[in-house]
Amino acid sequence: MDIDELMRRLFELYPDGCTVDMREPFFALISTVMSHRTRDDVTYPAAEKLFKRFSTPEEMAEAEVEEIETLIKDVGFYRVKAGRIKEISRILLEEYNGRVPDEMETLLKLPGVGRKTANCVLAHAFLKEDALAVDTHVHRISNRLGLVVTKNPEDTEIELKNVLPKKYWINVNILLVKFGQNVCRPVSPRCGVCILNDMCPKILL
DNA sequence: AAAACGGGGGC
DNA sequence: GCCCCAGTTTT
Repeated sequence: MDIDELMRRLFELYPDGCTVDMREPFFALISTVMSHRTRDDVTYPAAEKLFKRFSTPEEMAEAEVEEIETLIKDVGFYRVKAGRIKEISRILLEEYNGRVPDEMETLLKLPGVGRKTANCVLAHAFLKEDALAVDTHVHRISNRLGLVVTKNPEDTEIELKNVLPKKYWINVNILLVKFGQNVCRPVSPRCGVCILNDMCPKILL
């Protein structure tokens, strides 16, 4: 498997990154919490609308939770997420001087933040080179391509780090989310329009 | 280990 | 109208 060629094709297919500014830690954290079990084309507009109204932990912590709910009502689990967003903002203010922590162990203490979300923040906002965010898309596609043979995203994170050059870790998540949504879908993958057929051991056509 | 959270979008 | 979705928490 030529990993460099694989990634080159994905970069060529999806040259644009995320419309939310993931280099801003607070935006990266909140938008990633919003993205749980929700498509990115639904998540991004809602996140942009939310950040236009409340753009800092201070503003978000003082906001009425009902207004946060209204702003993000298009995403799934929006009531739970609105509560988490407000609580996360309060904790950032009270515990971390209004800053987003840049350590896995600390991020995991925040409500609604698991390993995948923490890795997204570490990779995209803090440019941590040892962070690789593995969601269901990365897990599924890495297995279909034969890059790894794993049962769960946790094992995929470990195994994929042994196979994928470090320089790709920061981007592979966003690329495979788009690819997984448009082509290598969970059910009925569109192998007929896939540009990776010659590399894939699981062509369904 | 499995259920629960949930509105939007594709078909 | 039915099925699935950038996970995490709770049972």
